[in-house]
Amino acid sequence: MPPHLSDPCQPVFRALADPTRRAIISMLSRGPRPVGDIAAAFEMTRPAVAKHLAILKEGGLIKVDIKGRERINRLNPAALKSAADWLNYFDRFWDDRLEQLKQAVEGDQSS
Amino acid sequence: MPPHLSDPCQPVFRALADPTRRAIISMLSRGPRPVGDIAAAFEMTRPAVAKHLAILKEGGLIKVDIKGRERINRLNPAALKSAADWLNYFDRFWDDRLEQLKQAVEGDQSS
DNA sequence: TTGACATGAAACCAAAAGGTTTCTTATAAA
DNA sequence: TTTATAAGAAACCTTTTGGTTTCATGTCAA
Repeated sequence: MPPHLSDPCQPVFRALADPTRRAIISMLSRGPRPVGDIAAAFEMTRPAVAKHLAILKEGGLIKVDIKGRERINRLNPAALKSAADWLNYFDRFWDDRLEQLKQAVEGDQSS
Repeated sequence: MPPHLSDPCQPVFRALADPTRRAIISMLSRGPRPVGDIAAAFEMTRPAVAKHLAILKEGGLIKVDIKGRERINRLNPAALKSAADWLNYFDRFWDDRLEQLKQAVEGDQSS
């Protein structure tokens, strides 16, 4: 793959690609939780969930507070912004197209 | 909790996960192009690009206009909306948290 | 019709992804 | 101190992903 594409939001989009990870994001948006609690809510083992959490950490999407023997995983929603910005650029583009279409339909355009 | 089923934006997030596919989206936002033209802009073979286009089609992100022996790939930015909506929900959540923090810092509430 | 061109399709491959089990370590609690 | 609990880490397995090469098909142009 082209290595010249060093893309800052790549780790974020990568993290978002898996439905389990998006579900974890949803869950953590309702409050921080240790790994064991998260794993209990999914039909997979704790190490599997821990791997998903590691990928989410790589994207900066979660932060960890060590509290005794527990690792409390806390959502960092700000990290979603790079991906949201990327997408919203195209939403604006889409809106522009819509605006052009509207103007065309309303008639009297020059081209 | 774990029903990964009925996740309408999964094909979209899947398509967005690859940097080449995001670059293709960017390119097509500047105008529709046949597969060969797109492949010429990347350091990979045409069949590889065709596979990426297939995944983008699965997410509804591009549409194809058949024109003689050419397949003109056209961006459908509206399909990005489901992913953008998902992300923007958390941006709002992030804003809410920020608002709470601001209010807390400004002081004088009792809890 | 013949040939060139744009593309689809299939077979194949290496690496990454997503999962498991097993083992170790650190802390809490008895 | 002993035992139970929470989690990290390593080894391993299977499927998916991202790429290739090769070949077949349909269409434009001489």
